[in-house]
Amino acid sequence: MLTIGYLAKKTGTKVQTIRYYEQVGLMPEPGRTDGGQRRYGNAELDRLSFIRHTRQLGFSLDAIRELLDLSDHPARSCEEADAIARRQLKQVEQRMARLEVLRLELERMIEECSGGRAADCRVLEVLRDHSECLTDHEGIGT
Amino acid sequence: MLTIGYLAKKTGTKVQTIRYYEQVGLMPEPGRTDGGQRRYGNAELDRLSFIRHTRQLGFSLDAIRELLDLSDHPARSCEEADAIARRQLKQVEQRMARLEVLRLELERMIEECSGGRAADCRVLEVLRDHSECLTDHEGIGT
DNA sequence: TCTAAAACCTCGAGCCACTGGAGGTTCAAC
DNA sequence: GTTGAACCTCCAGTGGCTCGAGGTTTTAGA
Repeated sequence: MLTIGYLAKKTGTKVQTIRYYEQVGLMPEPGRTDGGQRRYGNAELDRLSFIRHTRQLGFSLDAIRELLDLSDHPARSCEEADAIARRQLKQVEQRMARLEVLRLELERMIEECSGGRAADCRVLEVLRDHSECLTDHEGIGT
Repeated sequence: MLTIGYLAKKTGTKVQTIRYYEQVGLMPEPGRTDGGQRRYGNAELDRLSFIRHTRQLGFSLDAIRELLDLSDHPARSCEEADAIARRQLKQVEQRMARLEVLRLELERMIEECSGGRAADCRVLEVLRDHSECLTDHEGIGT
């Protein structure tokens, strides 16, 4: 019988977050002691591990709910889970691409700023000027 | 004299978001028409561009406030802005590293899932099992 | 000059995924 | 029996928007 604090430490989750997951239906309502404290089994530890991993992978709680449903009802097709993973992979790749652009811009900013006054520093200009912007966002003509 | 809608389109921001920025003090209170509608100049367009770029770089609104302060008071040292940029670069690099781990895990998941039933699909197991986890989070022993 | 529709206004609530705190109870070790 | 850590509920707050209701202003065209 595992306490909520044990689950929290084991999975790197805050206690409040576990209760929050219970509240939004990601974690089941566990058994309680006579005094009313939650007690978990290994199945719940696994489930929480799964949720944390999946969160770390950048899945939304809704996506996780989908995956847990698949897991809870294994008769259904795996293709659905696969599709979710593919959707997420695409998003991860997009995020990485954007971050790479930003990383380059930050590096350039730091390089160009040699530590004078802000007035002479291009850090601010780089971010203000459209002409020097690496990302494109045209909008209205001109 | 630019309308809020023009600024929004030009910078890829929602109109409400611009008003929100005004509310939290990132954008100045602009002039108004007799009818009460906001009218901006090019300085405000630049400022909003700056905010949007900086947000895209992953800066928090608080960090942006710091940078705008530096920009508004150019007598102060650029080193502060440089320090902020360096802090952010570190964060961007950390985020990229984490995403890379996740990307690999997602790719492995998809590869290993050949489209059977969820019961046979390792997508869920990969995320549930600690033993197969690429990221480490030990916590309590055993 | 009138009208229609697009764009604007304020105010307030809602979103996600937690996080923190107040104020009180239970548990485990000594 | 007593301490102190861990637990409980409930509620409010976070960041950064986003949406909607219900109304007003602006602008283009007939």
